[in-house]
Amino acid sequence: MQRYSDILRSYDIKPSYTRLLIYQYLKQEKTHPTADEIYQQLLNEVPTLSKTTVYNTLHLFIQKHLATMIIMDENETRYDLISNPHAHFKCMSCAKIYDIDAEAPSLNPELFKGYIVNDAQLLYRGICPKCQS
Amino acid sequence: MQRYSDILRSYDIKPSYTRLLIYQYLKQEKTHPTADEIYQQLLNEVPTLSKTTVYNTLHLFIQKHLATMIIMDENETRYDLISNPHAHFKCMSCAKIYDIDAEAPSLNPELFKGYIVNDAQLLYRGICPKCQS
DNA sequence: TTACATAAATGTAATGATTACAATTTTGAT
DNA sequence: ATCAAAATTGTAATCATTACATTTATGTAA
Ligand SMILES: [Mn+2]
Ligand SMILES: [Mn+2]
Ligand SMILES: [Zn+2]
Ligand SMILES: [Zn+2]
Repeated sequence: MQRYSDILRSYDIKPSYTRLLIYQYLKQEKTHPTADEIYQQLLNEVPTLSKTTVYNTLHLFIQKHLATMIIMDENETRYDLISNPHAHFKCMSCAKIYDIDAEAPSLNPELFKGYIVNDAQLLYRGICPKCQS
Repeated sequence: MQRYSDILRSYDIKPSYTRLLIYQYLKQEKTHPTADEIYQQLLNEVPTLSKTTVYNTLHLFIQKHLATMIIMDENETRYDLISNPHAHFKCMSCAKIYDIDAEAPSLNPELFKGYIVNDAQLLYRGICPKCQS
């Protein structure tokens, strides 16, 4: 937990209790949760938690480049800590999102001539192994 | 227009007037419009048009694999006709979405062992050439 | 400790894109 | 002209997210 505080501080985020909990949740459960899933889970530990706080914290994490949004479906924004570049696979059957060890193709300077690229996302959809049988 | 009818029919879509208009709009303006943008534009030609019809039609196009959704931001679903695979670049300044002639990396059978992949999307964000000066 | 300014968290109401659904209109065959 | 099916429409509901005002916690100076 002390280590988590230091990580938050290194991103210029004051490590309040709620922020530590949300960071810890994203770090340990690698499930790309929605804001509501985070809220429902942490409600067990912090019964006074407000959903607005969850949103505020996630937006702060994003602004400080600690987290990122994964938007694969309407009205289902998911959140992921920023780490080494990886792709996402969403199973259309169980709705789970898997990490895939693939990277967006290195930017061909010809194609991106004149563009400034800040972010790249690589998304796949289909059926996961567990949902086949 | 006759040609457009035939295209719709080849996708098992009865070419009603509204459907032709929406198809034509997607085909000619290559702007990746939102449902509301389509609605507002076509309202000039069909004053009785209903937004529900726009949604119905877009969902039909998607179901028949004639169109696809591009979801790059919350509450801003955009639509694109399916054509040769290409990537999308969204300018964070002018919000325009550009087509980029890049393709999602061919699926490494090792990484996708056991997965069935139906769809791949490659998304970039940044600043477009016009918005730099 | 107390006072006070600032930051963090909360609760409630508003927003707005999308959907549900029932009603109406159009289409096309008989 | 009749009638069933398909297409379109209008309105209300849904629900994730945001706005905003209020309350609570934190930290520092007197
Ligand atoms: Mn991930
Ligand atoms: Mn496109
Ligand atoms: Zn699955
Ligand atoms: Zn631009």
